[in-house]
Amino acid sequence: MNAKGRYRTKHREEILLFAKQMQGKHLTANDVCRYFLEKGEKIGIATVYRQLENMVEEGVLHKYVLDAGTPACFEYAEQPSEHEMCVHCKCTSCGKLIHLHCGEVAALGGHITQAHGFQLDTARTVLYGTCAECKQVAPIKGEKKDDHVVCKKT
Amino acid sequence: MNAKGRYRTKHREEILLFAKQMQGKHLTANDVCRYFLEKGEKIGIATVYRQLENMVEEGVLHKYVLDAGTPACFEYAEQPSEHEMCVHCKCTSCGKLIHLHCGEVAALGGHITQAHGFQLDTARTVLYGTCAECKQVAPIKGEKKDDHVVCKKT
DNA sequence: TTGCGTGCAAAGGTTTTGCATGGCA
DNA sequence: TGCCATGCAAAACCTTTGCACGCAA
Repeated sequence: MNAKGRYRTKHREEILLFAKQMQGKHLTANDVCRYFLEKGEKIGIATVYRQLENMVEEGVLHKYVLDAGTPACFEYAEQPSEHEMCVHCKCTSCGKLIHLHCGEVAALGGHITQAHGFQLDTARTVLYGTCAECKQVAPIKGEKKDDHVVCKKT
Repeated sequence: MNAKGRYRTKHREEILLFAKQMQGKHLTANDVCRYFLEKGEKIGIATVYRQLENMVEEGVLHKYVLDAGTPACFEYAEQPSEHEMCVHCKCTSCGKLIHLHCGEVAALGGHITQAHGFQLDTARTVLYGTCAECKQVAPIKGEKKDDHVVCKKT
């Protein structure tokens, strides 16, 4: 039993292993279920959600809500150095999720903390915008301002 | 009929008016319904969603998804100057949504665009973290790293 | 033996969709 | 007259919850 009064069960270990394997990528509750199925085992979706929630609470995983109606994304929590924090950028056009290791973001975090009293948690924050590729094939430029091609799950 | 081939209906006008009135605050689909009810009128929830979606597509409103299972927030789209863009900070502890007008954010946007090719859309981005007040009453400091008091809708 | 973990099914909430009707242009 | 907008109900979807049973410690 760990610090949080949690048992060390097979499911827990396997989900954690899977998350570690996928480090740098994000996974949904469904992905976990599929992973178990592909191994010939099976697991209830409720259990998956409960375990994922536990791990988020323990700081082992991070959770991102990208869009309404879209399943939440979980990701193994790396422990980045102060100087190179990890942020996520999501392209609103193609839906791509980009990992960014960028000192400037940490700098912004510092500024916001000092000037505005708000302590930024880069691990939970998703920056929205348009990725390089989508910018090139962007809709008719210089005509209307709403260049955010609304794109649902891809 | 406007540029997008949309009719100018009473509902549309009233929702837009309401959104303008609430400028700087955020509203949900339910808020809109309540607004109509309080005026003695009524409107179908489906209509509200359809209109809100239209307006987001047109760039008139912005949409934020703060948490899974939580209703999406819409907000009248101000047209901020380049130098003073508006970002939202959400406290993961108390759920408060803070508006920030901060040049540093614009600067970060510029950096990310140049260095990483990703064009940040501050209007759609929500920064997560801990607000000044919650930081003071924060859980046991310097013990465990998971100081993100998971707090559901308040 | 105690209490967390699990599975199943059901419920919860938000959002979308189908279809017939109403209203703008 | 042609389309878009609307209302209603039903559906879809992700997620949570209740309960009985299994399993770790």
